[in-house]
Amino acid sequence: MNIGAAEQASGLPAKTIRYYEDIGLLVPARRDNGYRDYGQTDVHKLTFLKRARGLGFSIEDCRALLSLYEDRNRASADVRALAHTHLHRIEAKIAELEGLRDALSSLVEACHGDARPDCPILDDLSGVPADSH
Amino acid sequence: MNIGAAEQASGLPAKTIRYYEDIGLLVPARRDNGYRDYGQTDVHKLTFLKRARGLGFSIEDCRALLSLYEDRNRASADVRALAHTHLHRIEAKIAELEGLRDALSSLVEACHGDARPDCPILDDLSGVPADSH
DNA sequence: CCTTGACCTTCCAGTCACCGGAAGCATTAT
DNA sequence: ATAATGCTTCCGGTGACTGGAAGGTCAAGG
Repeated sequence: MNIGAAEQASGLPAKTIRYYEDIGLLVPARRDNGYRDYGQTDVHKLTFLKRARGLGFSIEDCRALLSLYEDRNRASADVRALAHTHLHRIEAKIAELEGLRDALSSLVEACHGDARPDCPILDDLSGVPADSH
Repeated sequence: MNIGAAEQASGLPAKTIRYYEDIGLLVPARRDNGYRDYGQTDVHKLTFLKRARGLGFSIEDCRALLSLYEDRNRASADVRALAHTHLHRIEAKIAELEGLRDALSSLVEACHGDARPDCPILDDLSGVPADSH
């Protein structure tokens, strides 16, 4: 099938599919006219990639996952380790964002938000120590 | 003061400070020898930028915050609105990551993680419907 | 006075994971 | 025969920097 059909079948934009070929993630066959030719296995892999990317795995993670996917003899522990590492990254990111949210949220609450020029948000950003009452 | 001193004083790498000049965020004076010359106000603004970036504000947010910071007559409501929008973005990102975390976490838990080749993580990624027991 | 070394300058390229668009073939529909 | 898609490659841009090369400037030591 042509790249357009692969796009329909996998849900990945053609641009992205070509990009994945550029970086050697999924290199399809070519027809005589130079068109890319995707088979059923390729579409499966594209769908696989779409899901993995949707779960936030990096391209390099995906490369590893794909090769594990292709390896009929791999241990599930290998996959689990990768997913586990990624889970930790996600949790760390969540914790970081929650810290930001709390800091920002207390600033927003402290700011009366009217037409007066004094603003605790700018005060904090410019280094004025916060009122500790 | 030279850029090295500004780096010390603000905590921002010299590379970043030059970049901020490139994009017109903070353009310092120049000495006769071509060296950048940062004053006390510049250092304040650099510190301001470092804090705002640390809170996850984008460069364009920072540009707006800086101009509000410089405007003695601005209303605190303007700043609050910007911070509020950013707070919502952060909260949305947290919610998204929590969704990812939950999805990934249940996959990791479902995977026995031993030497056997069957693995629910890869099954899910490749589109095999999960067991619904 | 000369050299060494630290510090400064500009510019170019790379990061990550694509997206947009242009110029030019191939195929399909009318 | 022509027009409209669809495909190809290549170039450039995104955000927010970071690294490095090539070269100018400055302060200290011999």
